[in-house]
Amino acid sequence: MAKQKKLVEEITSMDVDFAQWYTDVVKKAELVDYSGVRGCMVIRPYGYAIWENIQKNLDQRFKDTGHENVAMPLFIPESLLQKEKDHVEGFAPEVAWVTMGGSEELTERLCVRPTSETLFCDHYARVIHSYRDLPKLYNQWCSVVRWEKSTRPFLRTMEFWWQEGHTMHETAEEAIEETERMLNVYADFCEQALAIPVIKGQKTDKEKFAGAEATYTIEALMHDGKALQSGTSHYFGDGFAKAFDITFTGRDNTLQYPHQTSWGMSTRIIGAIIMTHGDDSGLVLPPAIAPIQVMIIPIAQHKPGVLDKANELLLKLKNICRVKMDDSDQSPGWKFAEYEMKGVPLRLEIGPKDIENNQCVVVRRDNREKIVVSLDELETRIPQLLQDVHDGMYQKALDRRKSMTYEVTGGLDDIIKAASTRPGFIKAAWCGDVKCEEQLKEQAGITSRCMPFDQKEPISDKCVCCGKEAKTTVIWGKAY
RNA sequence: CGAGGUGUGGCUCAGUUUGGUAGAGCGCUUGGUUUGGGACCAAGAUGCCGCAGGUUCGAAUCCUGUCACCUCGACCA
Repeated sequence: MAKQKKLVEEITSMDVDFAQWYTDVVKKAELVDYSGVRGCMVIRPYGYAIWENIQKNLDQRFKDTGHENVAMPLFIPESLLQKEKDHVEGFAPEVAWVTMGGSEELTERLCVRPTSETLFCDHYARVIHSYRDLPKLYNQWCSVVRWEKSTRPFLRTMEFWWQEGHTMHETAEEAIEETERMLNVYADFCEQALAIPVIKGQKTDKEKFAGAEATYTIEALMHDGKALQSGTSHYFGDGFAKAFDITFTGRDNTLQYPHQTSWGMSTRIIGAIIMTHGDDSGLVLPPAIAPIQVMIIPIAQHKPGVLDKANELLLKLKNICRVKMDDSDQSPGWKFAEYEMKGVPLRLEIGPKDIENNQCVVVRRDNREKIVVSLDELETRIPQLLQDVHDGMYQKALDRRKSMTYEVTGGLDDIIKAASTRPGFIKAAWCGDVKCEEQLKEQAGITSRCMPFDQKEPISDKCVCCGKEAKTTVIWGKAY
């Protein structure tokens, strides 16, 4: 594809410096501001509006699959966090502790939640008594804190916003089904609402969540060839239930442990949107979550009739999409660049020439195509064009992922060379030994992203690292 | 957290080597002319030089600490 002309000089080109491009976009599009606390971000109105739209869309999907929202405490007593061994080992290095209440030292220190499994378990132990109490399908929207060593807006912040679903089931089968169901909810959301193609798969033991029996993931590929885990779903078995003494009387009148899941998606997904769809002119937002879907820009707005017409279109479109009009006295060129930077999917230009011809000019953000639309057809064309933008964005992201996904069938030297020369997803066979994962990380700088559900034909019968018999195909890559 | 780099009006930076009256462009405000890809003219406002200590008659400049951002590692959603 021909390279798009760069119209926004303030944004560093992504080919020159991808990390700087990311920072520029986040700041120029007014998504976040830095705060006085290390690693904590201020999400500004435009950025928060994106998050609200994500919440709205996802929350409906959770409700549609039978879940209820709750609110859990912010603090976790140390003794509660300690109850599940793997879990505490996984999170202990990055929790923040509260040791003082006012001027009094606390007898037991409280951790600021890094995730709420323990809180949900503590509650479930008190409210689950019978199989009639199951399943419990809870979700909460909240922020959590992890004491990260290096941070970047959206991608890794010390405090981040997310939802965490926590469910309890009568049987393992039901819980596993739930784990998969929610992974599919995330995958559908990414593809249908965010226009981000994802690969569904399972994490290796090395990469799975602390305390989980199985972790499922959706992995997306960013513009620079790095992977971003965009949502996860965990199956816990009855490990936490045993640790927290959660029991219920079953249908056969025996005491049993319920089976548990948890699943989450965070503000990090906004980073995925930026790095999947963005270009050198700034953000490109998927219509489903764009705070403004259509921006009306009057041309020669001082001329009689132009603003009246623009207002008329604004009123007309208000019923069918999120639309705004910019009648400030900035030049049209300035407005074009501004709303491209902010990723508004459609720009609608209306000027004297258009009014004369009963038309307007609509410009797509994703490919900059200019489309002349009759004003009589506006209300049917705009929803179609929004859908076209979504489809175009999805296809473009999918094509790029395809061109950056490749197989390595040889041995260690081949994958080391591939990892250093071709960014992207590397498909290669693996024997299942964690030592091979460690070696690949050390020597090739890549980690296993997932074992994709879609295994199709085996790529090779030999592990790419050690040459022993391969058990599965793994997608490897560098990750955020 | 380790190695390296950068912090000067809102933004991009000059000035730091060799201590001596804080600068430019863009942006902002006001007025006017403009308006189909970041318009033009005129007049104005804006700074404890990231922050805290120290050295000095005197610090943007030298020293110490600290915070933030960028790059590469390690850790991680």
